[in-house]
Amino acid sequence: MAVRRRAEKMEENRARLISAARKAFAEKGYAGASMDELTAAVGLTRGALYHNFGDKEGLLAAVVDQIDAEMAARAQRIAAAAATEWEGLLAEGEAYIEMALEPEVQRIVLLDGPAVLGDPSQWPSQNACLQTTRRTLDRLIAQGILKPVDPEAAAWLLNGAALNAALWIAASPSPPQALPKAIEAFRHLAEGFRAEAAPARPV
Amino acid sequence: MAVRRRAEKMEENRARLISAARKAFAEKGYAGASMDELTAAVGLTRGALYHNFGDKEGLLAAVVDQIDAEMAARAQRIAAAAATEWEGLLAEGEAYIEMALEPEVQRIVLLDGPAVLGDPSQWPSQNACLQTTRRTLDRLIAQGILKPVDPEAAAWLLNGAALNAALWIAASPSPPQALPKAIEAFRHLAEGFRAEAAPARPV
DNA sequence: TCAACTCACATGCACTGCGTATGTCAAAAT
DNA sequence: ATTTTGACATACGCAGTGCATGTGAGTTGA
Repeated sequence: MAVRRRAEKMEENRARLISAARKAFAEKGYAGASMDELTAAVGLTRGALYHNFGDKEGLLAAVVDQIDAEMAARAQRIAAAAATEWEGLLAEGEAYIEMALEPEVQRIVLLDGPAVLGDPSQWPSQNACLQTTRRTLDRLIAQGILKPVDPEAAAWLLNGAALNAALWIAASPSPPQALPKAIEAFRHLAEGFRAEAAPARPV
Repeated sequence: MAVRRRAEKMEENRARLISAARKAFAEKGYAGASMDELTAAVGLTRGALYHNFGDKEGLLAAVVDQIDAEMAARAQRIAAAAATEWEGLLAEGEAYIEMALEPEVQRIVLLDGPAVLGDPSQWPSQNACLQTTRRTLDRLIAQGILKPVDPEAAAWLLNGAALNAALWIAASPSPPQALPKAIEAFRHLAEGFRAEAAPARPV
């Protein structure tokens, strides 16, 4: 047990670098984060970084991948806990809005990620969040609960709306008051996807 | 007329720098654009740039401001030409989707802009696009055509959905096929904001 | 009309930061 | 035990930003 395999140590170093990067990128932004500082913070040098991730961009990709996976897992749990699949979709969207309020998510995944790595759908991670939403939509459309829209397009629109809602909330003078407004508006929007005879009683 | 005032020349140089920046930022991205190259392309040096715009970020802000104003003006014209205010709102959203397909808009306003300048609502320009959408929503809500949602939140959600739709289209394997799907999904979504007894006939 | 001044812009420099080429040393392989 | 591998450190080159300083055309006042 005192024996440390090379592979073990390397994996731990990767994890430490990613962890440090999450903090640095969140606090100073991608461009403002220095690789020297970042690596030194965990007792390494840039050598380790370029060996493990290729370049600065590769490190960001790994960080985004990790956060994205965490978000998708959380959203999926929340959606699964809902009473109906339809409520699950709404809950999922609300969960994204709330998660996107965390500075780490907002700065890294919403702002710097797309700017540096380009379009999320082409990220190596394939964007777990979008996949999750898409599968939910697939099921709801198959059951006739939603109108037969293109599920991929719908997933993008919904996620885009949710994430932009978070940006609006974060920038608003009073986020705690803005959050419920955004969620209410989101529920109305989503209602637009529902198949014809939805009960029109207020949300 | 052959007399060139200093102020005239300076304004022209500002315009030339902004124009060159639009091209450079669109082609190479904000980070990849060199201020030396950019200024040399219009026969100036970095001195002119820092004198006029303060820093690289200031130049980007000026560029974003200009493009944003152009987009808002165009969207407003399109919305005004629609038969009804409701159709105007839809046309406005579709116009944003189409405009966001242009590389210049996508790269500069949607990707680099938010990442570098931070949240759009705090840009000096105050984001003319959002203001335009917001005013349209204000009118529609006042007329009872839309549900009484928070107009600011709704504007953000709609614009966010439209702009993300554009990112999806641009990344899709066949943009010409994706565009109508995105527009159809957008119309359905917007329907969710409509006051209760909307005619449920297909869009 | 001419001198003094202003200011838009150019020039040179200092600093920071990325990426790469090369070195090193412990762990695995034979 | 020797060789080899590979994870990481070190040193360097290069590019880019921003500032401090220079300069000359255009403007102003007498």
